[in-house]
Amino acid sequence: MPATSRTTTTTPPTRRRRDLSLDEIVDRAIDLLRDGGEAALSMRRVADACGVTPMAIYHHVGNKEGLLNLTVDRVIGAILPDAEPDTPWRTRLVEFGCAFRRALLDHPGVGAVFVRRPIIGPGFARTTELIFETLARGGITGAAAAEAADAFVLVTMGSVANDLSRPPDVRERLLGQVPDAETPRMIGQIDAYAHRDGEARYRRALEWMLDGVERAAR
Amino acid sequence: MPATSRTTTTTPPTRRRRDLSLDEIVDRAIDLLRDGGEAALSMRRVADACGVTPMAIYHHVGNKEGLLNLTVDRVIGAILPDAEPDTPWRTRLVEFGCAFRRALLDHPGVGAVFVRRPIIGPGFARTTELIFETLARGGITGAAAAEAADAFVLVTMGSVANDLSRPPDVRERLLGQVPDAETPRMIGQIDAYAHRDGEARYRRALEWMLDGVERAAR
DNA sequence: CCCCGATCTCTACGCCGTACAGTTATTTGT
DNA sequence: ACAAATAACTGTACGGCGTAGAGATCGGGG
Repeated sequence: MPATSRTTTTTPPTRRRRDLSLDEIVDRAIDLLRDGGEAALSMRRVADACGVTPMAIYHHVGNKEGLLNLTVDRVIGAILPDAEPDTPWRTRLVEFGCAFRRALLDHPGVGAVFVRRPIIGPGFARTTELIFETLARGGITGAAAAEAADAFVLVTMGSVANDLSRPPDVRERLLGQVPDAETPRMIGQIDAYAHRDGEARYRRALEWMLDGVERAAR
Repeated sequence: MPATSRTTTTTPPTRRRRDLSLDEIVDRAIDLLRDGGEAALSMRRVADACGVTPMAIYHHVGNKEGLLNLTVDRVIGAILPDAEPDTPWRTRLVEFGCAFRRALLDHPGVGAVFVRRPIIGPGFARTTELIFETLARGGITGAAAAEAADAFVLVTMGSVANDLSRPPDVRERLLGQVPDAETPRMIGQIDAYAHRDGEARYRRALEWMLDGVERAAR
């Protein structure tokens, strides 16, 4: 059929869309990461979710690693601190840390990516600023602040990693790896150790750490 | 050539070997992980390194996840504590933690796998026992010991995750993500923050944490 | 009106994990 | 001693992956 009306805007066999945006791509990537974990995120699936060909994504992100960075950084940047200006600095830090922890753990895959490799974008930069600002409210500045920020990030990442590594059946899996006689103390502690309230563990560890921060800052 | 000497042990066109062992497979996997990071570990490459067909591996490990678990657990299990019986418990814990940290960070990929998902094998079980045993030397037992072990693991995993996320160029990458005016405090701290001695950071954080452990245990 | 650059599609390549079906070497039962 | 069972391995194939490269199609500026 070569000679019929060519002027009508009949949609050609493959539709074309001009409005695919980076934001939409990242949104769909977050969906996939939340619903199916890290393994569910593939360029082809993101493209499908956007109603687009896989290669279309590459006009907006470079490669998969770039998309992963954007995705995780956006989740991080979306975590908002308590806005009350007179919340004590320790409370503010602890609550922000808990929110951070929860945001990462609520998106299976996001946390896994975060603890594994450098995610440095605007979200992370702003988060770092927020930590220093909160420490400054407590009078912690200079070298002490860098040490405190280090410790805070370390404990928070550790908690995320720890919870990612602690499956519901830790107890059963820990027992039986080795003859019971070789791990008597572990067996005695197994119930306390397998306890699954990760946030309580995080709060306790963070409070201890902040005690150290305060003592070091005099 | 059907009628010639069949009794001689001439190797048939495709060699068959009866000596492929799980240990060899795991050894080769560790090599790949150390030399090329997590991305370098594929079933096909492990098979190549063993001089064997990819599918041969599956007679020993089930699937790739199983192989990864075995591999990481072996690295963990190979970390040996100070054998001196009269080393103070805190020193012993700190030194063991440093060895643990180093072992994971010296094998790019092993650490990345460890902080991301459950690795529970004999190596991990024995490590857990070792921690409880060392704490007991310091008189920390019962519920306090479970809390202390939690905190120790948390800080240690956090340090590994932290170092994996801190590329050589953190400084440059952190700056420029956001207008400088939005992150004045971060900019003031950037040199201290980008400092790269991960072990020093780990030791400081761990000491603070152990202070908390001791105070909590009275 | 035409051309240009941005945006998107199509096709293809090489790698991946692994299912399934042989093939052979060793062990076991008699 | 020999057949049958089993364990250890090979070969082939499938579907999915990231992405390179070469068009196609379109809005907008000369």
